[in-house]
Amino acid sequence: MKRDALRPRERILLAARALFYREGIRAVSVDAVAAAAGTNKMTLYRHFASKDDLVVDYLRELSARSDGLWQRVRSAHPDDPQAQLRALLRQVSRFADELSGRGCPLANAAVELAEPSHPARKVIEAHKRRSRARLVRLCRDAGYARPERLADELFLLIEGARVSLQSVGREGPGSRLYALAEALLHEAPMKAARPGARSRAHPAP
Amino acid sequence: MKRDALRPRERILLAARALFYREGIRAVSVDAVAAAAGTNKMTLYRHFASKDDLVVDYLRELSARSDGLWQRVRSAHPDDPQAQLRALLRQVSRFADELSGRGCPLANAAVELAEPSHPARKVIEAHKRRSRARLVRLCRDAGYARPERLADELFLLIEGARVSLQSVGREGPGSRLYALAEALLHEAPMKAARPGARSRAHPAP
DNA sequence: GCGGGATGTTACTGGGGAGTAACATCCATG
DNA sequence: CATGGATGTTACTCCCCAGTAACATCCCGC
Repeated sequence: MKRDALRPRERILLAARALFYREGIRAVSVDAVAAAAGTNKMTLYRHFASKDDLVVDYLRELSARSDGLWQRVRSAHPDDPQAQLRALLRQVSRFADELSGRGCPLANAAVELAEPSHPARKVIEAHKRRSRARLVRLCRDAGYARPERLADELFLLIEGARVSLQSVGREGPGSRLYALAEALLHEAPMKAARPGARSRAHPAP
Repeated sequence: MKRDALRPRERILLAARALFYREGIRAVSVDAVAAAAGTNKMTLYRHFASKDDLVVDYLRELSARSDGLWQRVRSAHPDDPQAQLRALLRQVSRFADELSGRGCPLANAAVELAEPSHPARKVIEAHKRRSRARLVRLCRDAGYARPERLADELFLLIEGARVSLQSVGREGPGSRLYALAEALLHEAPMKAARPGARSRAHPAP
């Protein structure tokens, strides 16, 4: 069933991920994606009804990969939301710093596909909402006094770092994401300590 | 000399600003810009050597408008960097919240024009560097103990808010920019107080 | 009024990209 | 080995877009 270790559909999605991310969605033709996948346009259109369809699947896959990251972080530090939060920030900032500085592919897609009716928008919106909700929950579980506010700060810091890497590059504030986020965590007040919860700076009065 | 209150070049730049911002640069044809400007492609090409040229001028103009905002803020609160900082944040967050939620046009352009050699990249990079440097200076003048760190936090918060408005919309953390930034300012430690400088929370020990 | 520079109009070229049709080929399964 | 579904190949249509050419028109300053 698999001639080339991977079936065309998977190779196409792989190529789309590389090209759409690095060069932008509108800048990459369907032909280019098919060629990079070692196949051709015809086969591509047998698996995806249109370019928009391919884009939607490309974004869905990215969203799923992000889910996987969250899950790995969770299972790497079970019952330790503080460690989960740190690990997550470490991953995100490392990811943001290496991957050719092209920021978040979902956010980039939102910039490129401005039409409100574009099918990709639903995927992007759902993903970002979920990310934020997870962040809030994680901050709450980690025992912070104002989880929504802290989560929003972190969320904007992360989004800002990823987008600003594309304009100011590595020398800009984007590459300092982890240090900045860590400082915020360190200084954020915790909820009134319960037995078993480790207290931190600025304990509630 | 002016038939229509504005000469074609100005009308074209005006139309470009509206269209490129709202729909994206790659999504808008030169024809569409010319038509929206009440003129035609031929006249457009008599004023701009190419679409890339028009894009560069479009971005330059935006950068200049931003300079104007900084200047207005400065002269509205002379010798009061604290007030300048607040006014700036208020302007930016208000701007971010209304203008159709399409974020920062310079940052968007960086997403759309990924090729490192694109002439627009220089304009974008220079603009963002200048913005950050001005923020650092303003934070320093306002008497904060760690101006670079505070400025980077604010910078990423702003960039994050603008980009996230495009994916999560008004209900997301982007619309809370001013409150979040203000809280950061309120809690940031000041430098050792000099006579005349107003002391704030977390004074140096 | 008249000349000339700026602007408008039309039509064109060249190129590329989305999507499709018809046919050839492969290859696993029976 | 035969068959059928998946894949490859080629060539095509349609459309849009960047950029240009040639000519018509306007309108300001003289």
